[in-house]
Amino acid sequence: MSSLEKPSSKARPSRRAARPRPLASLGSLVGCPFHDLRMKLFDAGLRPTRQRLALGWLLYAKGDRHLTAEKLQEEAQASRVSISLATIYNSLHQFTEAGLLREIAIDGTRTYFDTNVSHHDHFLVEETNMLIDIPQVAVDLLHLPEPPSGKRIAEVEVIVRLRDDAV
Amino acid sequence: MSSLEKPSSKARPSRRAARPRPLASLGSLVGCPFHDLRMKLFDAGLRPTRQRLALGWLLYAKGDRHLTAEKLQEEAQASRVSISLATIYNSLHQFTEAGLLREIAIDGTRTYFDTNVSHHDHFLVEETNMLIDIPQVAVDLLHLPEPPSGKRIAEVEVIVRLRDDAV
DNA sequence: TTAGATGCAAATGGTTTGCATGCGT
DNA sequence: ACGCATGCAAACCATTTGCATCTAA
Repeated sequence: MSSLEKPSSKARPSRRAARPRPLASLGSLVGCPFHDLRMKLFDAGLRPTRQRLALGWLLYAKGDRHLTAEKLQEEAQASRVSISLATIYNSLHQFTEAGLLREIAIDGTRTYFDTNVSHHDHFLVEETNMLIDIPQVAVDLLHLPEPPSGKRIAEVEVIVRLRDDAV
Repeated sequence: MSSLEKPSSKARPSRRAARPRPLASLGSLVGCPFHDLRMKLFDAGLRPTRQRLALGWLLYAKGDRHLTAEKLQEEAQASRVSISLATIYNSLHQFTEAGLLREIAIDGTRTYFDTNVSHHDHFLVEETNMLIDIPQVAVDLLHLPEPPSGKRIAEVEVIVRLRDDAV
């Protein structure tokens, strides 16, 4: 019975994203990480600017990660690269649109960006707000009811909240 | 590998909640809705103020609902009861602490409060941000991996995102 | 050269808080 | 009366945006 008018906050006009060309060769090629990164950006139609390269480097050089914009900025600063928060957000969203990142909204306030874009779910450690990938949940086993007519299931999100074991 | 320092925003000090007495007779008694509501509040250790009664009435008189604080305020105004947003939030959180509501964080910005506190999951209609209860998902069928040692699973959240069927 | 990218500061929008006043017991 | 409740306005905080300034191509 409840409803929300606003198509609202989800329709991000993606600010100044270049015509995101229909990403081509995002596949196999695993060679020089520098080259890979430039390639990713190129495929996404994003210019390889200093900032984007730095961010990409921070994001992908350390395996799968879950980062907030703020954390990313801290890391950038630690690497002696100063990037404005606005640009961080821009890049993060552009990367997301290009399929290089996955956005995860967890507890209402923070937005995480996951470098692992394959389908997987998460443990959320409530005490620390840390996210942990759940490798192969059998979400497929979920027997979901039919969606309302006219709608199709776009995605199934599973978040398993963890708390300290009351030993 | 990622981590977040802040124990952060989740530890709400519940502002001015009265000693939430360990709710007693929240059970069976289904009689006069007015009486029930006062009872709920009493069991929660909350004084039956005009505002809380009005909110409770709006919340529980129409079956299961998913509301945002803002929506609730609109409804209150439509019912000629003016309640400040601050009080709405206070009450919503107090109700939640008392187990009368369930808080649902969906897309990063909005917080919904669900009057159905039994375990169930949701469809989220992306176009309208409307939430729909999923009656009996067999979440139990999920074969989840062991949580990291020292942690226990506190809750499993399943949100099924729906999009317009591309007919 | 020029479309796109960046940075800063200001604006947003949901939510929370300080504090003086109101009200249920 | 006493102490929790309430309302208002200001504070917060993550995120977004306007605009002038750069920069990759």
